[in-house]
Amino acid sequence: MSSSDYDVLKLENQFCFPLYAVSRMITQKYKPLLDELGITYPQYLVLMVLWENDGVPVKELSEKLFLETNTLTPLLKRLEQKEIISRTRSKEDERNVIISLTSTGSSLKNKALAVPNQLITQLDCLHMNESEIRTLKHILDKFLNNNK
Amino acid sequence: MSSSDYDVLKLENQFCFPLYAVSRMITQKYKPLLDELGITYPQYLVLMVLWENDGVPVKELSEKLFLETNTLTPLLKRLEQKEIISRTRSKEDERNVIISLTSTGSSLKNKALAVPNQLITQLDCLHMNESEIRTLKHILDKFLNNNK
DNA sequence: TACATTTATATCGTGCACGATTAAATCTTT
DNA sequence: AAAGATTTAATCGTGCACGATATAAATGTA
Repeated sequence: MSSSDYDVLKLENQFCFPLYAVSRMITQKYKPLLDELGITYPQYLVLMVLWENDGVPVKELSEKLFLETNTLTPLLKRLEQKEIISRTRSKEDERNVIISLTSTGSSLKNKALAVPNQLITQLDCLHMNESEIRTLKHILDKFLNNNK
Repeated sequence: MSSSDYDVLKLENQFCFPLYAVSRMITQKYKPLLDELGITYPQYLVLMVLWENDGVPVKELSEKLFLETNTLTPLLKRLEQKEIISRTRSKEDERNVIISLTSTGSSLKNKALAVPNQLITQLDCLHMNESEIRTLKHILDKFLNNNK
């Protein structure tokens, strides 16, 4: 066994790399499921926020999803073009753009109900067991909460 | 406490979302450190492979980093423009493009030595403790190994 | 030797991500 | 109420990601 100062630069010793790789891998598993709904994964995240609480300003989406407005604005325009959401300036404070579900967007929620279980099946194929997933989620959630 | 079928669609019940959000958050922590080297995070990953084993075909980078050639080809061209790597067709099998470090690319390794510790400081600021990081890494690595 | 198949990259198009900057509305302070 | 600061989105430019397709070299096979 050999070791050197350079070992810290080995891919296998990186912590962020598996996080980055697994994140992309799972997003790919979502793809065929979300294709059925005609949306992408980041768009799905936006809709999950709206399905829970409709009519929120871009700012709130930004805070909840940890995405900047320069990412959200074009994404929201694409959702608007698909007539899944609408964007309107708030009357009270014209700086705010309020994002609301259209009837199409609302009814997508029922189609989306199948997605979480389908994804679990996908993860199962990837040999992720439920206890490991819970552990990961617990640590990552704690981390996110510490930094919002 | 209330609960419904729709709870599976709440952001807080998603497993992939924190993975996705934390991954981006850490990549952002790398940014100022890698700016010093004039490279991006995905470019840093490529260089880590090369620093360990110089002169590899694109295919090998693709397998190790779980990135497709349509992502790697333009990224490698940018590294080539910065004269950090060179791209040459293999004589034995002209299908292979061999990626090699230039002297600039090799010497970047010494500058990069400081990065891992600087990042740990950043993560510390984000209240990630070492034991949690080890646990995350262990589970994610196992997952990656199961799927290569 | 032809011809199909496989393998390794490259190209194209779309959609994120995000730093930096801009613009407009609102708030604060005087 | 005017001047300056803050807040909220949008715009711009660059660099990933990745599905689909194309191309060229190598290999397999009849």
